[in-house]
Amino acid sequence: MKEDKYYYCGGVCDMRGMLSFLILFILSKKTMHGQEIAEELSKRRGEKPSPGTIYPALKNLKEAGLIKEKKDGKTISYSLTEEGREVLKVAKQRFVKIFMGVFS
Amino acid sequence: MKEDKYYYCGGVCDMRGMLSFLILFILSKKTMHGQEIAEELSKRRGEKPSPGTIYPALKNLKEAGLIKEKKDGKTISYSLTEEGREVLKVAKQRFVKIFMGVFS
DNA sequence: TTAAATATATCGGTCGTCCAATATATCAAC
DNA sequence: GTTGATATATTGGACGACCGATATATTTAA
Repeated sequence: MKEDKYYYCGGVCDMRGMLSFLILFILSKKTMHGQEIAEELSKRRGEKPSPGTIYPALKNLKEAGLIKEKKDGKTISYSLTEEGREVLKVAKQRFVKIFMGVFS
Repeated sequence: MKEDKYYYCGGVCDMRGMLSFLILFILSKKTMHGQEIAEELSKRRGEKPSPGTIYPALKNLKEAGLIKEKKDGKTISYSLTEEGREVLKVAKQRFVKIFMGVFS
């Protein structure tokens, strides 16, 4: 886990980490595997992210201890850890504050 | 102006450009100079962005034709161009779609 | 049992975001 | 007019986000 608990969406003062934040949010609704996440991102953004986008992000989140894997054949199911849930909670509050007024 | 009109918040499929998007949004509410923008960002994010963050972003937005400057002594007032307003409109729609459900 | 499709994964390169440090220009105060 | 505060600006280094290409493993189809 990275030092800063509030790293995602973003750091203390950071616009970086929005993809990780979004993935965390998506996974909080439902356990998914990589391709399902890519599909959900595709619906939201209008274009499917390439493997080179999605898998490194999942790797980082896993190494940060925010998501966990469950392998089943060729697919790997991702879900939030307890820490991931806590981090997401704080990150959402940050997100709303930062983008206040944009979704009006 | 960059090729892709929908570049900010972000590109067609991009989480990069969130800072530029936020600056665009802030400037759409009120003409401000650099330090005022930094102050507003500070309120939202909890920490004041450094000059190395804010000024390159403003430079990019200007070069993209989305904001214009008006120099007055040591301060420079920034405001949206007509194109900036159009781009922001589309970007906001994109933003809401991408982050649907986060601000619930 | 090959072949094709699906899921996961890495690499190289580009760009946006970020800070700390540094630099320059303007303005106010005395 | 020097001093100090304020506003603008650049540089260097780090890292997240992104694609296209490529690679590997597993499953399904033929």
